[in-house]
Amino acid sequence: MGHSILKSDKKKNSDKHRRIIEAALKVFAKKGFYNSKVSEIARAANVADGTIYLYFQNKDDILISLFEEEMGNILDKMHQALQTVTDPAAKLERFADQHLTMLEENQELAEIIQVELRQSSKFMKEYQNDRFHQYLNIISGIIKEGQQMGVFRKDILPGVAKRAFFGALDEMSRYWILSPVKKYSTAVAAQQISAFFIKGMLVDPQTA
Amino acid sequence: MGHSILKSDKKKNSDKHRRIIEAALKVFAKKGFYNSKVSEIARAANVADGTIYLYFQNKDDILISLFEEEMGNILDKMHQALQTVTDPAAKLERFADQHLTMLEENQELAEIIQVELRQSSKFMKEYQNDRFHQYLNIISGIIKEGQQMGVFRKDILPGVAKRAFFGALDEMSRYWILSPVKKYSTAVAAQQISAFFIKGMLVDPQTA
Amino acid sequence: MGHSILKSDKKKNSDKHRRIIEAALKVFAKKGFYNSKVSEIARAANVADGTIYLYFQNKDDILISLFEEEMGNILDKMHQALQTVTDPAAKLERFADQHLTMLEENQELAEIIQVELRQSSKFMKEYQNDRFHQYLNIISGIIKEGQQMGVFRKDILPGVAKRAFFGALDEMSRYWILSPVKKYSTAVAAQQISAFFIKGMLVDPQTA
Amino acid sequence: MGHSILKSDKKKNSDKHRRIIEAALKVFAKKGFYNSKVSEIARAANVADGTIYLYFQNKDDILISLFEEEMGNILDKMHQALQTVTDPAAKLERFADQHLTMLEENQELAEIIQVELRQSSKFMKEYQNDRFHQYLNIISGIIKEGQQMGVFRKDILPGVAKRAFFGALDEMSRYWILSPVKKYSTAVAAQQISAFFIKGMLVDPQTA
DNA sequence: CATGAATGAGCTTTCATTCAT
DNA sequence: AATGAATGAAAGCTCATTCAT
Repeated sequence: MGHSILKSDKKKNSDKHRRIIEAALKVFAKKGFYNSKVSEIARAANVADGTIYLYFQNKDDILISLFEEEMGNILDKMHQALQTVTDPAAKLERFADQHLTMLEENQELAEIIQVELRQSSKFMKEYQNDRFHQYLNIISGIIKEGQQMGVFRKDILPGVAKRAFFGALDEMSRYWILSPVKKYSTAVAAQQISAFFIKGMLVDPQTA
Repeated sequence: MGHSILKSDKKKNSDKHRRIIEAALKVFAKKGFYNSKVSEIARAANVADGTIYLYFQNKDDILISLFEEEMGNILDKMHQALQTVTDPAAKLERFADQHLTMLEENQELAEIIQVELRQSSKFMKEYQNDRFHQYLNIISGIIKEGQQMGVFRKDILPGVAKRAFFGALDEMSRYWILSPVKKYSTAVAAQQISAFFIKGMLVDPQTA
Repeated sequence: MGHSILKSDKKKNSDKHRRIIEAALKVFAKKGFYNSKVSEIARAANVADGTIYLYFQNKDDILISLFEEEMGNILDKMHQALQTVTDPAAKLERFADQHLTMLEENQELAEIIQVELRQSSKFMKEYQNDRFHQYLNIISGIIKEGQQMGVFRKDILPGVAKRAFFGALDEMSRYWILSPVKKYSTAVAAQQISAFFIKGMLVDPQTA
Repeated sequence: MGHSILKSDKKKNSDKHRRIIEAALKVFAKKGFYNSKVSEIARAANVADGTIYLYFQNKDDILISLFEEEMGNILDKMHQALQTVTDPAAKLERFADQHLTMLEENQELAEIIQVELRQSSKFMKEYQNDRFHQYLNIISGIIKEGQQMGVFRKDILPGVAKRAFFGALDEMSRYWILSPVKKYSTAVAAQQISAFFIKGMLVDPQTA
């Protein structure tokens, strides 16, 4: 919190901020945060090493900023994608599909989120990850909505279910990131995973 | 792969190997792999810095060995826990409960597996994680068994379901590792998560 | 030597030169030469970083120019202060009083002269400090005058005495610069120190 | 304060600590603290760069340690030199002679004390220079002794006189450090300077 | 004249690894 | 087998200086 705030005004007059973020995306994804050198990012961004520090406080700040910005985009896109859907079950399936598609289209970002930021104790412990919680809460929102509409069972804990659902998707994407060949299409995986949860949460037919 | 093979014989004559692994467990869990110093591990294990290199090839090898050994234990315990259960649905619930309980009882190990070992693309890409795949395959084994017994639907892809199920549990444990207070008990979370999947995979009553 | 010569004409058309010198005075006094940043001076002077280089060749030149100009002022004031005094002994006491008073009134300048300019072998060796020698020579001038008038002993080496006298005053002012509380007033210290030297240099009464 | 305390035990088994101090003496004297590189000191000491940090906390600590140790030696030698003298006036002359001789024989140390440590605001403000105060207090001790014996006037403030005397000697040595040729011998300068102060402080003959 | 974004050389410090004892 | 002092490559970051605007 508070990272890059003073310096972010500079974004307006220059694309360097963006160039650096995008360079960092590539470099971090390829080598991992700790094995990436600031000078590599600088070279990839076509700026001098020192220029990095005009736009970011330090190496950590590059990663945090990268995450904040990209996660902001992802949140926006997800909200847009869900706008046209009303049925909670359909929303969950849409979420799954959008999530996996998005990560598939942004392999590098997916990798960074997976292995560098979400996993790193350094960042996870020190950095209160609001954007990520907002993302998870989209899921619990859908579930609560479904419960109110009488579609999903009332005994489901949305706080558990949101994590379970996200985790299921996440593990799937981790698999894809790390394995060169995909056995299943994004659509099939999204459909299967959301189906587990939808069926698993539906009000029992006989009870209804 | 190939790590510590020559040197692992030394285990027999000495507890230093074990002392180092256990020291590393504590240190890596607390500080993270890249922020842990070999000398810290040495101090925690009560050996000289150089001694580490009599038992491990390098710092990476400590982490890999740690993971291999601990994962071996986990696999053994899981097999044992499942031995007494026969019903596939019950097995899944047992798996979930055992998984979360185990991680709860080994917070440090849980943290390392979560944030350190999976973290780095370095490790995930270079190191073929057999033990982890064996662990995942326990899940798909149960699912396939359920399908053969006609309990679970045939259209379920075990390769997707195993990851989804593991991911759901994993995200739950990540939450617990990183958050100081737990809102849900291990048992409740295990029950809910397995219930989603069981219900989600069951053969439809009317179809049956 | 040769610093700022071409650029010093600019003084006439602008107060920026003066603003920068005065800003540097504050900044160097507070942080020391090596720990002061050119950008800090620029900010304090309310000019852009680059503007500094329109008026000074480089960071060193700021310090040298500052010293030259301020030392010029000090020389002028000292000559003025001594104009009304004729007796060599009284002149020495006046010198001491004026010296300590001046430094007391210009703490920042005093500090820079003390700790920054004299400090660095870099400056002391490379920069022939004419103004400083002129200042010292005021003292030896008084002593020689006293010797010619038969007031001070002929065996006194003016070259040694000037340094001794200046050093005595200088150490006193160093003490004041570095210690937060003053035990002795400027006047008392000036009187005591000049008394040592006057008594110490006077022609022996019986010999006279 | 507290510098190098933990690490100083290592001195016992190795001359590296001493080698580094002596290398730093040369390098700092030649280039000044801020213009000296740690790697230069390492090279001059014939150790690896990293070895420096086994014996010193950081670059600052090298300078402080150097000063503490050398100043300790100087204090010892001065106490020894004064042991055989009883008359306060003779003691002052002895002090002056010993001081100038010592600095003459240790030009490099003299230069560092003069221009790096005593003058540097960084060190003078942050570092309570006990050894230096002990040194000054040798002078005031002699003066007080002389006052009690009725040799020096009671109105002399020892706190002023010690600084004046030290300052006089110090300025003399600064001159020698910075100027290539010496016009006056150490002995002559010592004699003249101490004579000023002795005569200046003596009880007036007629008053006595 | 004035600006301030950009540069990149250069420095301190760290720490995995080695090897003489 | 065990030690731990020594190594030295490597990297993050700073800041005096420049130059296009």
